[in-house]
Amino acid sequence: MLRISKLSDYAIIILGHMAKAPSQTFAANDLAGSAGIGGPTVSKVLKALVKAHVVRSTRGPKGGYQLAQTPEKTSIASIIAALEGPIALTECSIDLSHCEQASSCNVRGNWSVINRAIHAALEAVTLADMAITPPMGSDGFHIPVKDITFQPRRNPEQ
Amino acid sequence: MLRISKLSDYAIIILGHMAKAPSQTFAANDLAGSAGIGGPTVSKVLKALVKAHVVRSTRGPKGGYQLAQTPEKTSIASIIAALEGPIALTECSIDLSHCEQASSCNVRGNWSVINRAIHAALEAVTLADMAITPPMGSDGFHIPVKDITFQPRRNPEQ
DNA sequence: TTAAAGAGGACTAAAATGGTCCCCAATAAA
DNA sequence: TTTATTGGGGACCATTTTAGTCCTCTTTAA
Ligand code: SF4
Ligand code: SF4
Repeated sequence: MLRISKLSDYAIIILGHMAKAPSQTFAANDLAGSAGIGGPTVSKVLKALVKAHVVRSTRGPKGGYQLAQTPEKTSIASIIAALEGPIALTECSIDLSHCEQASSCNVRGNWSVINRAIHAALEAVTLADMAITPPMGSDGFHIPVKDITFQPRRNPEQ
Repeated sequence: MLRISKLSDYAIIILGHMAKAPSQTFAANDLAGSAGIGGPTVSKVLKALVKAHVVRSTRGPKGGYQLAQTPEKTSIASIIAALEGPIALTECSIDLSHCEQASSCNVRGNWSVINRAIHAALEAVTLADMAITPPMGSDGFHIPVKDITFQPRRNPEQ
């Protein structure tokens, strides 16, 4: 199904809450409450986000977590990468040596096109886009505030 | 890592071989040989591709598998969907009721933007693009023959 | 009639994932 | 200086998912 992991999903929900007060510091437990996710799990997610410099942390009483950047500068790609590592659909995109088929594989080179496309799509949407609640359409679905169009073109000059 | 499954990867490799003779019929075992993948596994992949109408099958002696469409008309999206089901990054994109957080989730609606972007990217690349062996660049990497550009724009008229 | 193919599905081992817990470090406030 | 509150790091385990194999049945050309 090409799914992101639950933890990545949680991360976006949690950051969505934080984005509503971008400079405020939140305790992990408070975030767990408002997101409806278990405390330990929220902690786990936030720890990963700290490592990836998506949020900053402060220890001690009155400590907590704070967005490291404005919501506009925090891409969905960076959030997913924080939880799941580099965004790459195939083994070889990370490290060729990990794939046993590599030597006989004849589609290897072409994956980079797709990888870059996916990455660009996830990079183009930011936390700010996710955090807003767009107007509800008549069909019960939110109307997206941002659309992404594609222009496949052959033999780019590069 | 946002990876596709190994079976999807195999599918693309196998179809890559078939794309070189789009109207030929291949026995599963022959494909296993040329792809360097185990016979039973290749069979499993091909069965899934038949169900999704990506390939056609013929039983009996001299039977085998054949592309259902030209490589140009076979999108990577359809191949991945054949092996992994609908392309959707989050639970709620498939069926809202599957997600426990749904009621308290405030980013739900915005995922559709990303989902459509990913789907469009995978739809834009075809088996024909994957099957070719592009010229090797001086840095040891193939030069992609197709590039996909993104144009995020706000508040589309829809 | 036979042999060569695929169809369908059960089954298992291994890997990934999600969730919890424990103990340590930092620090603000009493 | 002590204490209480917060995060850091990582181990741990149960569950789910994935990958791979195998068996039996159906189809069909020779
Ligand atoms: S080298 Fe080929 S088989 Fe291996 S991960 Fe890349 S595309 Fe897949
Ligand atoms: S409803 Fe929210 S929490 Fe549930 S899958 Fe969708 S985005 Fe994730």
